[in-house]
Amino acid sequence: MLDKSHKHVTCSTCLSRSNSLLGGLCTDEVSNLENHRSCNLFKKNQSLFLEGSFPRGVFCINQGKVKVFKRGDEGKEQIIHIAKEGEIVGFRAMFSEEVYNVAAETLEESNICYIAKDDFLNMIDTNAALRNGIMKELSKELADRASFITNMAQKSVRERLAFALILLEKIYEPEPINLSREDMANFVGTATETLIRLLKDFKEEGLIEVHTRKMTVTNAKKLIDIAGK
Amino acid sequence: MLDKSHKHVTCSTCLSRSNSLLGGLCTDEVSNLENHRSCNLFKKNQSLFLEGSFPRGVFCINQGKVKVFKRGDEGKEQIIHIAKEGEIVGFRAMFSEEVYNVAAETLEESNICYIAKDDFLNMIDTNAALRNGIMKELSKELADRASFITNMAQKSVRERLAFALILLEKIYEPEPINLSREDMANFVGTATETLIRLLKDFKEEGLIEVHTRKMTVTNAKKLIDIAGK
DNA sequence: TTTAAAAAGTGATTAACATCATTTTTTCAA
DNA sequence: TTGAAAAAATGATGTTAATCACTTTTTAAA
Repeated sequence: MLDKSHKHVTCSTCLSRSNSLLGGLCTDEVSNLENHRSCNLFKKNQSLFLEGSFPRGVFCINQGKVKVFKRGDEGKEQIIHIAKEGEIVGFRAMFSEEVYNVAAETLEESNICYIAKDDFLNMIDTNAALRNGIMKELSKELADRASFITNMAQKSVRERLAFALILLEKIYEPEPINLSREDMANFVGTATETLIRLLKDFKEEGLIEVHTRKMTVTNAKKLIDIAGK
Repeated sequence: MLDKSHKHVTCSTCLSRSNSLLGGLCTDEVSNLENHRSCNLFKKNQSLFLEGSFPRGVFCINQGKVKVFKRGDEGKEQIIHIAKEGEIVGFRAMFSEEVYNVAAETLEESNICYIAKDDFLNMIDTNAALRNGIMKELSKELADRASFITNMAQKSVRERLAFALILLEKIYEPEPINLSREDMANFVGTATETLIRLLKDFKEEGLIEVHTRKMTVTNAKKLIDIAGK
C-alpha cells in the first residue's frame, strides 16, 4: 500500500531521478511547474487515457508503474512500454495533434501528477534544453521500437521472454518483477499459456525465481545469452 | 533509368511535395538550403548509412525509394520503413546523439540530396514551425511503430502481407510495387518462401496482379478486409 | 546472344506455438 | 474465514509458418 503522504510530493522528487525528462529545469521553472500540476493517487488498473481520445495533458509518474498498450483486432493488448517512476507518459500524441493510438493504465497503485497540455507546451517553447531532451527521447524510443519490431519478427518466444525479463528487471529493481502472466504475455507478444510454460522452463533451468506473481532474475548472464543481441 | 538532369534539381521540387517536412520554409531559408545541400545520384542497392555509424547529416530523397532496416541476430534484415520522394531519412539518430540503430539503402536508382548535420540543426533551431513539424513527425512514427509491433505480435503472415501490400501501393503509386520477394518478406517479417506462397494465393484470389517483380493491387477492398483494422 | 549467377518458385518435413478444455491455486470481498 | 471469482497451470491437439533441398526462371554481365 502506498503511503498517502505521496499525494503531496514536491516536483523535485521526480525531477531528481536519472530518467527524468524534466531534469534540467531551473528553480523558477520548477516552482512554476509545482503550481500547474495536480497530483493524484491512482488505484491499480486505473486508466490514464484511452486509445482514440484526445490528449489534454501529460502524466508524470511520481510513484508506481504504468503500462502503455495497444489493442489488436480481437481486443488483445500488446504492451508497448512499461513506464516507471520519473517518466512522463502521454506527450507523444500531443505533438502529433492526433488522438492517442495507445492507451495507458496503472499496473499498481501509483502516484501520478498531471500537467495540462498548454502548460506543458509552454514549458517546451520557452526551454530549448527541454525541447532537445524531448526530441532526444522521441528518437531513442523510435530506435527502441525498431528493435522491438525486429525482435518480434525474428526471435522465438523463448528468446523474447529472456529479453523481456532482462528489461523488466531493470524497470522493477530493486523490487521483484510484479506482473500478471497475462500482462507479461502481452508484453512478450505470445499466448498466456505459452508464457506460463516458458516461465516454468526458466525456473527449472535456474534462471529465475518465482513466488506467485513476483519473480526475480537469478542468472541474468544466461538470460542475456538466450535473448541474443 | 533515371534522367541525369535530376542531379541538379531545385529544392522546391522536393519541398512542394505533400509529405515534405520542410514544406514550410520561407524563400530565404530555401535558398540557404540550396547552398548547403549536395545532390547525388545513387545506384540501386547503394548504402546511405550503416547501423552503428555516427550521423553526419540527413538525406532528402528527390527521386527514388529507400529502405530503412535493422539486422537481427542472424543478419536477416527487418525493414522498418520504406521512404519515398520528399521524405528525409536519417535525422532521428542525430537528435538522440547516438549511432544509427538502423541502416538505409536505396531500392532503386535514386536522386538524393545531403544536408550536413550542423546546417540541418541550425535550420531547426531558428525555425519553430519546422521544429514542430519534426516533433509531429517523430510522434507519428512512434504511433506507426506501436501499430507495427502489435501487428507483428497478433496478426498472421497472411494478414500482415495484405496490410503491407496496401501500404506499399500507397508508397509506389502511380507505379506498380517493385520490390524483390526477399525485401517484401523482410518487410512483412516472414520467410521468403512463405511470402512467395502467399503472393500466389493472393494472385489466385484475384487480389493482385504480378508481372515478375512488379505487382499491382487489383482488389484493395478485399485486401483491407483481410488485413483487419 | 550466351551463360553464370541471382532470384523466384515448389515440395516435403518439422518445429514452434496457438488454441481449447480442464484443473488447481490464489485472491479478495462478504 | 469462507466461498466465489480470477488467475495460473496443465494436457491434448491442430495449425501456421519455418526450414531444407531442390528446380525453374529471370537478370545482367561477358
